[in-house]
Amino acid sequence: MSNIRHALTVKREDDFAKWYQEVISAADLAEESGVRGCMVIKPWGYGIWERIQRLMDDRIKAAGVQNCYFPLFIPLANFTREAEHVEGFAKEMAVVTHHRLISDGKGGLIPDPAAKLEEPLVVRPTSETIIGDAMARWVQSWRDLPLLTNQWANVVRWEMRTRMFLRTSEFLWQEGHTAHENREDALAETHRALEMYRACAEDDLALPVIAGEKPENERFPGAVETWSIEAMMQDGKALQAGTSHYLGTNFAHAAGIQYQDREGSQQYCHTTSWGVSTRLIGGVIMTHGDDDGLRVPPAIAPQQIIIIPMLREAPEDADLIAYCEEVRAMLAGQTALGEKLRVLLDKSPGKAAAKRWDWVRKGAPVILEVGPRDMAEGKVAVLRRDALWNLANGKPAMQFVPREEFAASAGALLEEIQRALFEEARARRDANITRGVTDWQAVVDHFEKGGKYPGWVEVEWAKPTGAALEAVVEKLKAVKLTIRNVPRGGEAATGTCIFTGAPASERILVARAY
RNA sequence: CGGGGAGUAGCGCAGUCUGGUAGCGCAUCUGCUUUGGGAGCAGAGGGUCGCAGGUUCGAAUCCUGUCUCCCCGACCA
Repeated sequence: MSNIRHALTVKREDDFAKWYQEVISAADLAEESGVRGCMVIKPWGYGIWERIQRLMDDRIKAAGVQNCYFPLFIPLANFTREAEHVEGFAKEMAVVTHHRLISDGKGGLIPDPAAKLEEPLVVRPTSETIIGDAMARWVQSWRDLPLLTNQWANVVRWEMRTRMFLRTSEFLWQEGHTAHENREDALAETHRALEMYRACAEDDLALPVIAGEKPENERFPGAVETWSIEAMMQDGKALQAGTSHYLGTNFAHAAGIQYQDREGSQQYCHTTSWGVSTRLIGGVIMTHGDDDGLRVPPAIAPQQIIIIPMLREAPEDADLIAYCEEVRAMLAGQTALGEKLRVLLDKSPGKAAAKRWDWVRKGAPVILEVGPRDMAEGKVAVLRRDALWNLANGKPAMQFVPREEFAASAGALLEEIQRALFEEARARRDANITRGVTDWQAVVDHFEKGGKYPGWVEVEWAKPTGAALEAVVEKLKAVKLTIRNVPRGGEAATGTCIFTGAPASERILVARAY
């Protein structure tokens, strides 16, 4: 076992943070840009994002939500209309104050004092306020509701500490914004979006998640309710992978989103917003990555099957490539997970072995190697990325199978890999949630002495509010813990609050988080 | 934003203390040999030493400023 020569230099168990960074560079997902907190997303990483976009966008549209595009710049005044919202975002906003540069006389450029904007423009950190303006124009009557919009966009939040994909100053996301007649309809939409995220995370990204409501202190600024899906990373930490907010009439009041109801009186809309971002890719890395690099679930892999001919810069190469083209043609008619297979014939120059390891690090689900002998025997050498090693001999677990046989089962193989990645992650997640802890000191001990990756703990609490909640948050913070959410559909509480001793009302998940 | 570390070839690093014209490994290119699984030997190419000032006959090296990254904190829908 220990004689395996892994494709990465850092192992997860040795330095998880360093491992994470090595996966990103070794899998060619993204790189530093030289701009504070911003990354360059490279073709393989962006290809994964495009797959996520495609699958999520299909789900969004299937719910009757229509895509729009709103401005990158938001007038500063928009933010002052909703008190909690501006307080939540004020500290991390990038602001445009000038529209022209002039020479500083020393060969450099400075903002032209004469070109100062009357009203500064904020680079959107989220778009509730400007989409609210549009909603106010678009909604007149109850017949205009529900108004269901979404946009795919970039947003900027000036975070103090950034990490590739997990927290970048600029990131890509989708933000759904909807307006409804009443609380019930808006809450239904909030939960529809949450369920959509759960399904996309689990079925497409193979990320097992727990959907639930955020406690009051973790709510989106300006929201009445915030719901999330939480995923467990391989180091046991939690990652908030998507959020869905019920905003009540807070933003409707701020932007004047009103409609005339069936009785002829003016009513404020109840609105929602929900989003997922490129952070999902960070979740995929930390859930499915291993000591050989990334493992991309087939549903979101830009290429699912890589065919690598063992070229020798000799005349026989042409025959080998022709053979590989035939294999590709045989796969062209196949489907997996409801879509045509995505197959790449990698004819790029270079040694086959080097190319194989590049694709292993990138995490292509299936790698086919085809040499002259395989061709003579009508076979292909199949390497499954999710089961890379033959533990008996420490070598890659290649299987030599007739090409017809492989082609006939390729779709099923990819579906099997998709399922296997999910099941592996789910089993790990379930094994690392500790339940039934009723004593606060036991929780502290669990995280302080419970090993390297303590995972999550489920406890019961009395859902304190105000100052009592603040005290709980401080208590948790002292041991670097956070409340993740109150799992949706969880069992009822039966005991006492672990923090206050009062009769408990809910079960919550407590964990360290990204 | 506070504390610590770092920035030298595509990647990983040495050289900086003690100033004297740029070095190693991997990768790349060429040639030969080899080749059913991450090849060997020989040779070659590639760097305004993060950026901007300053000190000096001379700066990767000393001084000042600044940008970016990493770690720990604070912050974080």
